Amino acid sequence: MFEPADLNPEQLTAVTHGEGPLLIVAGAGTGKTMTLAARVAWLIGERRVRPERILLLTFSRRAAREMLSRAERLTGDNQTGRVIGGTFHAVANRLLRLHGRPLGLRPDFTVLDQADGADVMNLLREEFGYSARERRFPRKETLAGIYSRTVNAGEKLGDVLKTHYPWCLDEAEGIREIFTAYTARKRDQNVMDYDDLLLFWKALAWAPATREPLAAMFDHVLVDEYQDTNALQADILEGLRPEDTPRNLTVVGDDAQSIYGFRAATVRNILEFPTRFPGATVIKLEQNYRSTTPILTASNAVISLSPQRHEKTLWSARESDRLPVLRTCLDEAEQCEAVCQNVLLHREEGVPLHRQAVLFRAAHHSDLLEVELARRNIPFVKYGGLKFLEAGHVKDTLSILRVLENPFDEVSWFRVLQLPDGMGPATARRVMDQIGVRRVNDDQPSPLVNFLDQPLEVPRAGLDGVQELRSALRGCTDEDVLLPAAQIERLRAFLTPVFARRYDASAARMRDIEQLEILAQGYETRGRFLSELTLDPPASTGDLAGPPLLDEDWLILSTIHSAKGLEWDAVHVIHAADGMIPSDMATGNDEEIEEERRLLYVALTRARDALHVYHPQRYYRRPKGLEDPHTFSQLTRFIPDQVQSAFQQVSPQVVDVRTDVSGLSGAANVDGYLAALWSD
DNA sequence: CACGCTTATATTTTT
DNA sequence: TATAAGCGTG
Repeated sequence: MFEPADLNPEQLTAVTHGEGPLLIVAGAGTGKTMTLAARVAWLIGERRVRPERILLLTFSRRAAREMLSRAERLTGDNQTGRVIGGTFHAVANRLLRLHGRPLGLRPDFTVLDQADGADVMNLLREEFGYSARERRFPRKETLAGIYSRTVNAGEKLGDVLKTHYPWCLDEAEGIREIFTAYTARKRDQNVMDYDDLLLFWKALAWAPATREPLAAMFDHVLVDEYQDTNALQADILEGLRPEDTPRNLTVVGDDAQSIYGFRAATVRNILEFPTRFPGATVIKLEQNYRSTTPILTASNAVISLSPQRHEKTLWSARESDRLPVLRTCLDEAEQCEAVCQNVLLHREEGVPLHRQAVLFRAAHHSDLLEVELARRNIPFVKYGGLKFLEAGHVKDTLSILRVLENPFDEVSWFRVLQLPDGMGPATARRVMDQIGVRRVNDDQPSPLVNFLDQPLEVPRAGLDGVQELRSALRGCTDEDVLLPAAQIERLRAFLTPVFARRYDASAARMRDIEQLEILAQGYETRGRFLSELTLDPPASTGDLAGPPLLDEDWLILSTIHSAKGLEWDAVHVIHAADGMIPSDMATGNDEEIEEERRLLYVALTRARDALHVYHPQRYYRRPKGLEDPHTFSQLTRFIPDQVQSAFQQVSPQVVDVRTDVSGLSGAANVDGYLAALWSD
């Protein structure tokens, strides 16, 4: 039975809201996750809504799991497992495989991530001859970026170029040509990129033939982190909840925490919700249960300088006399030192490492710290910025699986065929022509079968290698190696010499492939494994290492983006310098700068009891010119003088470095030397 | 035409 | 710090 445990009046109103659209504007730390979980529990427990008729859209799969397990604790039975939950993309993937037929989709499409999409762009870029010209043409990543923004924001290509890519304006014609071909090529190859998943879901939700049955699938739709959805996603929701039905749609969000503008997310979705869904109930959650008053005061001070209106006043009942600390450091090395010291200090106070996090703007900002942590034997797990799937050797392996899964996948063939010794782009293209990878009609023989059985015209240099590739592929088509993990295992024999030839440190790369195999062990089918991997890539180094390899306690390192929705007892925000936050890459216009401000706000509001902000004054740069080996930095512009008073300020002059022996090495560090004798 | 070498370049955040 | 483009060699 549902018990409204510990809900405040506003939360209770939200949880027990009946029919019709509901917007919950929930500030940081106001119990948003709990409220949404309780609402799911209430719908199931009190309203007797069948779980499989509830759609819960979250920002990550991790968030969906977290919310459903909380709901489960509230309902006390295991019904919540049947709730349809996940990211927009993951749900689209599932729906389209089941119901995409009327749109002309085959259920066995493969999913391209952004890098894969860029590779297709690159193929076209070469085909159209844009790679060999006097004038430089946008690179594949840029093309993919332009494409995605155009589609997600639903803007005209010309406008997107003007506002976000002005330096590409001259090439608008070529870009248009490539985009047209890109779309056609994807359809021929039976592949979908991230944007297609949303586009086709929208089509499904609006097409006369499918609209009604699709809307009828769900009694309630709930969306978390609504401030980070884009125009396309809002359209999908509107399609799912047609006007003549009870528009049971609950969205939760906070305009002050919108940090995905670069992905075309727009706060307009929140602001316009009541217009789009007339009669919507709006509830504000303003009591922060997470942070102490001083931390909240500092966070509020930062966001209050935003020229945009965030009409909430967060307050907290958690009094404390501990101010957040603004620590000025001489340089990055001293910052590492200070972070380590503070982390250990908090641990002495009883805050375990995994209740502490170090947050930063860009994944590589923690590089130096990671070295220092390793040196001091402080275990950690890093979230965000993991480029596992983008590493060449992982892509090599996955392309083989993809060719097996979808023999019309051009990019994957192009990659696979260049793996053997003596095979380059030109021969790969010729072989692709020979086996008929380009689809011209619907009942074309499988290029994979052709590759395995037909005699091929390949220069002598590549013959042996191609033969090995053939047997490797054939080895994976046997009946007894249907499981994806088993296929990877078989491929290892083929890949080992390939990697040895192509990469340095090939042993480490082979270990990654073993990790990939372990990852694959959870999946019954290859298709499932491949699509889940692109839609929910490993989020942390920990996901790859697997729990058994970790110590019992570990510190969290995370990009601010990946820290969204999470909280820790002690939070360390590093690199609070202009150029880092805001990132130099994101100071082009006011909109971008404001997003960076909200990013800092998100970082600060992750903290429950202790907050440290670090600002290194000096950065050593790689010799750009030959002269200046270092640059001085300014404290982030988001903490100007009037905000600094919310912090306790610590500067390097206050600490006499000379009395601190921990930084010394060799004979001078007597205590360190002695400590090393006891440990281990 | 592949491959190994040198040089230029751009460098964030994520589904 | 990578990776991508450019160039000479076999």
